[in-house]
Amino acid sequence: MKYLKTFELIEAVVRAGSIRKAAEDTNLTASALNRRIQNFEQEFGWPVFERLPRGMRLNPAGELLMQHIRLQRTDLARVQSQVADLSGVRRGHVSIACSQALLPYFLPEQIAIYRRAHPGVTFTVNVRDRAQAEQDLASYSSDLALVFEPVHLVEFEVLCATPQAVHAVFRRDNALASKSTLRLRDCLNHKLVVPTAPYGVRHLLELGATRSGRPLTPAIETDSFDLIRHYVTQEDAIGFQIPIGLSTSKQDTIAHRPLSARDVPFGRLLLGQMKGRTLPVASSKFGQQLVAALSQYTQI
Amino acid sequence: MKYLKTFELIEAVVRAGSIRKAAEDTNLTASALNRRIQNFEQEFGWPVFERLPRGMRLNPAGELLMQHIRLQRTDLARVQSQVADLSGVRRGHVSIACSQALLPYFLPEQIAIYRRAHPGVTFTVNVRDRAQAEQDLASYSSDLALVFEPVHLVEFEVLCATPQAVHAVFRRDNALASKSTLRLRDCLNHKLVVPTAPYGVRHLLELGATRSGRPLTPAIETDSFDLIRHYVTQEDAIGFQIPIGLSTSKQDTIAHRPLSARDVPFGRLLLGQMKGRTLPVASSKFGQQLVAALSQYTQI
DNA sequence: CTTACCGATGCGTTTTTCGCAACACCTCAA
DNA sequence: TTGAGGTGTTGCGAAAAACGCATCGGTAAG
Repeated sequence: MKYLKTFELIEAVVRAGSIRKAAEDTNLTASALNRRIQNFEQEFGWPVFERLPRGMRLNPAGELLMQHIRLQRTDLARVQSQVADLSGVRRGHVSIACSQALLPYFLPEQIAIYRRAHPGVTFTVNVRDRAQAEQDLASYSSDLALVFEPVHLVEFEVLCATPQAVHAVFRRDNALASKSTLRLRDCLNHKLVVPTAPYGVRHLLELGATRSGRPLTPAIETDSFDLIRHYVTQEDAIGFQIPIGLSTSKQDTIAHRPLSARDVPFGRLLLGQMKGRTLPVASSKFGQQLVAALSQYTQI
Repeated sequence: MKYLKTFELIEAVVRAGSIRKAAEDTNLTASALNRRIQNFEQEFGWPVFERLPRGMRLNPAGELLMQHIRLQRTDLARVQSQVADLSGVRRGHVSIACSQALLPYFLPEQIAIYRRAHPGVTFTVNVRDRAQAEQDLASYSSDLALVFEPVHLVEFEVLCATPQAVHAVFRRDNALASKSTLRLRDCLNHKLVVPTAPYGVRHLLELGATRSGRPLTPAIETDSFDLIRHYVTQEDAIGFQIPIGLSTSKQDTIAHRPLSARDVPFGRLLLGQMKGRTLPVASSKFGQQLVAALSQYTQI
């Protein structure tokens, strides 16, 4: 889009930090770029950059302007997406920020289903913790976020909330596999592989441990859910994870069983978007598909 | 703003209905204007107008584009307003759609108060009925709406709701002036001057009349609140209006008394904005002032 | 059929933008 | 203190984009 070339140039200057560097990135001369910035500032009414000896930096007015630029661009994408939709061709792009737990099974399957129906739609999947995911929504760099609760941002509009019990994960030959539901006290005697503090599963486990009066003493802490799943095949340990990130296959070498709700409360898996924003058609439709899939998926 | 000149041209074509007419309005040649439209459509990816033998008309894609254009423009205004605010100069523009009742006393006073503090802020006041006011908000042609309930649009975000009893209006020498509160039956024997059907006051009166089992037989129906106020000075009749549109001066030639809530229910005066929209600073601040003024004004 | 109005297009002209070079300024290090 | 390397800024000629004029093809009403 040529008419918002000026905005792209401003963004390039913000990224590069100086006009001369941005000029190289944009295949322009520093003088031409400089003049466009100056002309824009005059039209806009106020300077947007502060001139430092080492380059350019946004001033407060520029920060406000950047919000406008991002909104303007995403809204244009929404319009083009809607137009593409009403002309019959479902094209577009979906960007989603999500927790690790969705990566192994849930999201790949859902994306594949969607793309079988609409091959023209492309996807961006960003692994983010909850705070980052919310920030992604606020800056319009992701359309949807799928994270474990709680969320803090008031701008987060919940599209769907699926209860998820914390599951214990262990080798199939472990004695615990004989039970259908586990008590927390059954697990605390084993070697434990748990997520690090920022994660919701860890938070729920700590809650349960405190309630039972016994401390949680993990053998391994990690921020990789993948490592949790795989480590229990190496040593006879117990990991913890939510079921949506676990295989339902009986043939698997690892088994998982839910922890009793009497010990560890349920968490909720939240699908959300930026409050009040109208999503592009592809993102909106994919969100609806996720809501449908998740409501079927109330697996506890 | 030069970089959105293309949008202005598109709007001009929409208004004029043909390129040649729009070319005159915009001081351009038909050929130049035509080429700009064609270039934009190519960049946008789809045609925006349908070419008719008698001119141009927006196609569905164009309608969607117009939403984007309006949003983009108002959001830019918001940013400029916020920038003006943080640079100390409170400038900007407030556009408000409101009911007739606010025109004689309330709004002039409130606007004058605001402009004494911020002379750089200009105002647009549009008289609208409720449906039109809601449409104004939705199309971003007004920032605020101040109307008598009920509202229907889900996009209407209520900032403030002030209860308002229906008041009877009559000449000061009328016998009814001796009472502090009137019953509906006291009024129905007189000649009545009432608003036409779309107005909230009429609706409340009809409710009360139906409840009392006596029909409402107006001598004069009008959509002008001004005429109601002035007519009762000519003939010994009773008009009806909400108190915010009436003078509180005791010297006035007309008097007004509230109808008992047992007969005619209260209505609510609603201050609202488009849901989820961040208003320009001036409009936001003026809205806050109105909320403060209205909450003091709970006059029944 | 004539007339009037519409959008589209080829072409020469005008306006805008760009690239080059030079300038003024600041920072850091020798 | 001085020079090297970085920055934004500006004058001027060249390149590119936008424009105006004249004209064409097509539809609709008188």
